[in-house]
Amino acid sequence: MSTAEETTAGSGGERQPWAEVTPEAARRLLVAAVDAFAERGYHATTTRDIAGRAGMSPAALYIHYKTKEELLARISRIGHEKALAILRDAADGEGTAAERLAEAVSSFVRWHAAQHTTARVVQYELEALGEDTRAEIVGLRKQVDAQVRRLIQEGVEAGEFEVPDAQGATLAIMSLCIDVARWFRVDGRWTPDEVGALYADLVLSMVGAKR
Amino acid sequence: MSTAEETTAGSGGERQPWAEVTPEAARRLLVAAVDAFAERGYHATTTRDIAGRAGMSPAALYIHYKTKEELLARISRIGHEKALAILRDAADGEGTAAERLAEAVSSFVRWHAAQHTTARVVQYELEALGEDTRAEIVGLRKQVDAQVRRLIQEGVEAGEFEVPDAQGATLAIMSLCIDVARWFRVDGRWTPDEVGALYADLVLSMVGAKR
DNA sequence: GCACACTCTAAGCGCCCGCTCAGGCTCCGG
DNA sequence: CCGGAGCCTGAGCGGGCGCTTAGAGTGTGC
Repeated sequence: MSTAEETTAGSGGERQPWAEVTPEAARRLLVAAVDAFAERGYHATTTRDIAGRAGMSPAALYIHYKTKEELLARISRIGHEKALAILRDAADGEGTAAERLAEAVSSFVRWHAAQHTTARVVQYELEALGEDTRAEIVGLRKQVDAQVRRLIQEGVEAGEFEVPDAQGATLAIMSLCIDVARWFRVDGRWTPDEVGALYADLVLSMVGAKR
Repeated sequence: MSTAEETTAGSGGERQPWAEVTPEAARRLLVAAVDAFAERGYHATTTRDIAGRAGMSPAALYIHYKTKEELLARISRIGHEKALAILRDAADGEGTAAERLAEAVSSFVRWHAAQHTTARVVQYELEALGEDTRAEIVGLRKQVDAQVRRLIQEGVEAGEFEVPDAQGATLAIMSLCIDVARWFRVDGRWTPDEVGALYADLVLSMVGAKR
């Protein structure tokens, strides 16, 4: 796992966000769908709108995807895998638990801010997925949660953190990070880097890290 | 403002949630709409579904509401006013800034957990509102934010809190509380009271309150 | 006892949805 | 030069959508 494409790191942007989607027309449709779903929501988006944004006729969509829902499924799957890779890289890195937690939170938040259109679809359109896909995605989300959970437990065991309820802290931290996708605006007060740094700091306070 | 109905306090539940909506048939429709919007989202909910849940024919809806959107508007307005009242009561209460912030967060979170169906519609279906209503609701949200912002500033001025970025902290706290509506499940690990207490504690850590 | 307002239903209008299908390009191996 | 695969379009299907309309049942004031 853990794709080899994010070596540039730095600000959470990816060099080639949907490079794994081919052919090019299928990628164009998928990118159009991400924009439309993020703007209006899955149910309020029409297949005609998606095809239009990609510069194609409505029928072209069905050459590359069986249904509108399959588009959402592919977006959700790729997005969750990306989110998991980001957290795993940080959690498996070097340094104290506090350093790794700070890195995990700041890079996870940077991604949610910089790719907030994608993240909005990935995090808030789960309910629109079919049963099978949803079950699969829920599995991925549990793995995502487990990374943060593990980091907190390591910190507690090492005596770096002071947390009365590890599961509650995990939940709150994930919730805080994910919700960035809802409120982040590109023309707002903060850059993705700034939000990442701010949030890493707040999270260290939440787990009572010695400073 | 600040309705006189929540004197029972305790667990964040209201005795008569939609008492201000009359006649009774209009209230039944509104409650049905809240359930449906929360379950499936505004755009995926049909007027036939709402009417059916309320035990009426599809046409009955249009006797009490001009459009489907007006239903959402009334839900959103009443919900935001309730949220504002909860925060204002806590912020205007007695005690240190830390005590009032803890009370504000725990009661705000209790409401988001106990009334999570309502809160989900109120917090996550803003984009479906028409332009005029949305502008009005955005105004209410600014007032909600201002309550928390004020509490944090008071705590900083009194030397109770240590916050590098007051606006950032306000945003993060609001985000944390609001997102409860997304993940809270009645059959989950926590009761509304427990989440309220947990979150009040975490928020006090975030603002560096002396303990 | 009757006119009227209020509340509701059965039926259905016009529209746009997700999706299909027959056919036409273009490119490539032989 | 031909045949077939891959990609795309125009036209349109069945159906469900938000909402309207005509009219029936019920309660109230006078």
